[in-house]
Amino acid sequence: MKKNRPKYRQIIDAAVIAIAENGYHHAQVAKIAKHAGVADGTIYLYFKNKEDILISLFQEKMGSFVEKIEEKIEGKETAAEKLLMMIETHFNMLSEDRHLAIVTQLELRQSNKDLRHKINEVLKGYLSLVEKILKDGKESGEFSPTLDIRLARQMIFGTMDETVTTWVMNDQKYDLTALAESVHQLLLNGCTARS
Amino acid sequence: MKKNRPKYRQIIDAAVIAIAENGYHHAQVAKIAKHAGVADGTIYLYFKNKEDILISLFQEKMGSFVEKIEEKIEGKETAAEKLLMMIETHFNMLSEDRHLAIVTQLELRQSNKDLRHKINEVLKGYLSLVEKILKDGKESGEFSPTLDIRLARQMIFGTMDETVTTWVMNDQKYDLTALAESVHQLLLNGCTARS
Amino acid sequence: MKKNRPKYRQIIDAAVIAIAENGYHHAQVAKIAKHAGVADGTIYLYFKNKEDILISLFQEKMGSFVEKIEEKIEGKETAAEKLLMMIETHFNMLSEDRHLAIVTQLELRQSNKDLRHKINEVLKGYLSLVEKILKDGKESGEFSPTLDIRLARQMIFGTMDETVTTWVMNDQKYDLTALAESVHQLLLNGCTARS
Amino acid sequence: MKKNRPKYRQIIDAAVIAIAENGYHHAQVAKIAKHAGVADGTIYLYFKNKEDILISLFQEKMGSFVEKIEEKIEGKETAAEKLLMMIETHFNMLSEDRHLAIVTQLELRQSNKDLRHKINEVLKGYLSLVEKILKDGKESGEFSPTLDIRLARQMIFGTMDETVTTWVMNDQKYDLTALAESVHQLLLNGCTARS
DNA sequence: AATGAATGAGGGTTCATTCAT
DNA sequence: GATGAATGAACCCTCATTCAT
Repeated sequence: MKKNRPKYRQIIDAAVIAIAENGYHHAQVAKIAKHAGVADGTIYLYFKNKEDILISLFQEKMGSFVEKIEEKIEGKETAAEKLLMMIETHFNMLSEDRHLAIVTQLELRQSNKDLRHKINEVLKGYLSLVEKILKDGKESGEFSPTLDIRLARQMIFGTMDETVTTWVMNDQKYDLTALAESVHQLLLNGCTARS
Repeated sequence: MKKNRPKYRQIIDAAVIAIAENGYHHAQVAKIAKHAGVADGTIYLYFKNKEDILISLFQEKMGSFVEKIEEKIEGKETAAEKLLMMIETHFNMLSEDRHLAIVTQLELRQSNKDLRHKINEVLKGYLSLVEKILKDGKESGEFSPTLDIRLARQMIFGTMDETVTTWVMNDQKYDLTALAESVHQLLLNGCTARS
Repeated sequence: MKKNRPKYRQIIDAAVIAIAENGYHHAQVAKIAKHAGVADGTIYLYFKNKEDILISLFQEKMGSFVEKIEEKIEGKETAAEKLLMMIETHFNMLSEDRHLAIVTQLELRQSNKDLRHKINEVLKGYLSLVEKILKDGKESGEFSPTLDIRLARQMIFGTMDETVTTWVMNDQKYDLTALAESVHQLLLNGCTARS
Repeated sequence: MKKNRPKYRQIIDAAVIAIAENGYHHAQVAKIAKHAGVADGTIYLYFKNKEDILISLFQEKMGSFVEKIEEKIEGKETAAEKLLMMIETHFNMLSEDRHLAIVTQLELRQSNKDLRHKINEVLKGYLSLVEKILKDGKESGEFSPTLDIRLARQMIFGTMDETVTTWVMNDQKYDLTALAESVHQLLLNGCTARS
């Protein structure tokens, strides 16, 4: 299996750095190859084409993203706690990998529609996770029984995304993780049933 | 003034269509010119370069966007009503111009970082409007006195954006405007003070 | 006659300045028109095309060049004196019109082969003048009876040209006219019969 | 080293032919590539851009030019003999490469001022060679002790250049090398001390 | 498996010239 | 005669991908 050979990850990590440093459109395959310490042609032994690098990049990174979050929220009792943990973990992981944050929030969005549809496929795993939390909260009575799961998911995801993007566009110069609790409060308010 | 001559708008409208149909990266200047019914060179009598078309496009469309919303919410009393009207108008305007929706939600985001920073400048007008509503609501007591205006604005904007993008990615096959009220309710919940 | 209307010369003088300031390839017709204070289209009422401006420019300037030199050498007795006067006048006229010097020595040579052939046609008047002096000197016994008129003309013209070009390439920062006498002495040596 | 790979010279030789045949401004990179039997993009593996081809062309050709002349005059005793050998070799080498003659005398002069300044840098090697001969001749007493080296160099260079250019403009239809001796006599006269 | 030299398609922009007013 | 808005042909260079070694 190609994915288990060391060069596979080398190339993906090189791609993250190359894109973060040069921008999506200036991250030529040659530059990625140089960063990875392999020849240009070697890239094509591991990936079908350039797009495939990006999709794989997203899959790998988002995969571990979701796994990590799932781990973290496992022990939590309430939906509210799970939501908080998700937001905190999400913010925290991107805070700790500046390059990845730039790539996911800014650069990868410059890809064309096709690629973005594929990226969305990958995102579905994350979205399901969010919807799972919402469903749990609804069932437990924490959230409003009339809560529209899809809309709420869009609110949660859209808010987190906008918050992270704003932070990246401001050159990551403030503490993103510190915002987690406030964002959580806002979103919780949105989902909670009124007395 | 160039902006008042008919070809200026012709070209911008042609750009919207060309980008929506072909995607940002395949909307060649030649295609835009053909759509506008002018020669390639004519484009450069009205715009400095291709990027300038896109920035102008965004300014023109977003400008009338904000104006329209301002008009609409003028008569409204409460912040909640203003918020609802804003969401409805936002959703409605994009519903009525399918091409523009594709361009703003998908294609224009493929532009490079520089262009996106310029687009963000234009967006600030809209963001101010949102913050104005939030401030009003806070002062009138409708919203929580501890509401973080910036975070709330990111929630509102992020949620609307995510909702519209999801709709566009689903080929605009359901009624976006119909979602306005539910989205409003969610966001209002998020902002409102608890008893 | 077009050549007698004021705009004809206006445009030619504008061309000299535009070319000297911007270089041959950046002296667009539009720039020449602006310098001349006329509309782009007006140029084409006086000249067939851009090349025609340049040929006419050369004809006008070189014409008065040759006339002036002819006047100056008329009173001179010996071929040597005529040669000196020619060199002095040549150097002096280009010293006094910095723009024209740049245009004739550097910029106009960037024209294509066709244009240069036409320019050469114009130059023939000057070359005849040189050959006339040489013939006179040969007949009077000042110059060697075996002197090859054509080669001697090429030496004289080539030397003057190289001297002026070197001066222009050095930003005209020394006194060109002061070199006339030394150049004259060199060339005279070349042409004079040995005892 | 790129300069030693065969395609480097292939491309330069192709450029000489393409420029001689089509003129400087119509010698598109595509045409040069076709002549060289390589793909357009290959050009850019060996040269930074089109201008770089031209500068390299001049350097290569002028370099071997100067080397050849240096070799040839090495054995010569007197400055007069060296001068003759230089003129003969200069005329002969351009006679034997019709394309190169067209390119150096006509086409390359159409380049812009920047390129011409770079070409002049390359020419300095040749000019030094001429000045060396002049200095030797002055010291040995062959040339006038009052000879202005720079002016004499301009005469020699200007005369040779004008002679070759006239020959090229006349479609190389007479024997250039046959003129060497007469030109030499003229120039020698110019430099020699009078009794 | 790995290399890296070679490929060649594709597009933004300039500017001489025209022509309706 | 004069205008100047409009035209559209022409070209350098980049970079993802291939394939002989």
